Amino acid sequence: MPELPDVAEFHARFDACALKKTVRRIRVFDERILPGTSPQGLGRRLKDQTFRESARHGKYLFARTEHGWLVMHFGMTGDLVCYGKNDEPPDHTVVRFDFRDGGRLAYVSQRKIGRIDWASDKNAFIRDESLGPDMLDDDLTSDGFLERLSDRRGMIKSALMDQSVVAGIGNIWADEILFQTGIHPKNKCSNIPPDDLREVYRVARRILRTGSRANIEGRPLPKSYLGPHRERGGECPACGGKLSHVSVHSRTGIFCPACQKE
DNA sequence: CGGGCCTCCTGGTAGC
DNA sequence: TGCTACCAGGAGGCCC
Repeated sequence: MPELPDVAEFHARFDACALKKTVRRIRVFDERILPGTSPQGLGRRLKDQTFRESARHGKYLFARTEHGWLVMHFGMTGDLVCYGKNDEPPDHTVVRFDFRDGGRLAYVSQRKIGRIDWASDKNAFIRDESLGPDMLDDDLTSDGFLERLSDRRGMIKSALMDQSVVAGIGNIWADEILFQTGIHPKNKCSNIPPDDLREVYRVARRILRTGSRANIEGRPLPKSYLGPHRERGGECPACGGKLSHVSVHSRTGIFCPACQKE
């Protein structure tokens, strides 16, 4: 599930139920989610610590205590769920954070592809992981976006999904961005006119904001979006034609062959 | 560098 | 009903 708009939703949920709260203890139900640390190590770092600040960068969520940063990545099936100490824990809870006030936060991952880690410095972590700027970063300008795509020789969809180019876009939202800009996913970056790439920048930022807001407020996406029409046999919300599949970056993409010419 | 494929996992579902 | 193959909103590693 988790691309930028989903992680933005988790971010809001984290703030509502974990920010400014003090950890009483954590429970880890599957260590494979902690490749860089251990349940004991993470527990020691978090016990009796208060989450002072949170941040999202691309598909990563960060939370700071006095000692450093908790790092969460959600893979394909991750989720963050708030609940109370008397509530049933959600299925597939991998890590549980218990707070002093009785509240609980569950990091949920059905397929356990995803990770929780620890970093002494958020920006160093972003640098070490070679993450590009967040697609919604205030400092990312249209010129900056063009600059990052300028030396790309491959397909536009691959570039958008490459977290070292810009962070936050995955398969679903790359399809959405290309649909709304009328660009075929297999088009080469180098064949797309700069003005069209500026349009990609504008559209991407607009729809990622819209998607984030819709998720946070629990509203569906606009019906004019490709997203709600992804299911098999779906029809293009713009022209009513049949949507097609295309494999790029080893992922199944959806596009409208009439609206997005190669 | 870029593309394609495999891998880590688990579970839902289409198809027989 | 039961079984299997395949797929899935991520991403690193490997080969060509």
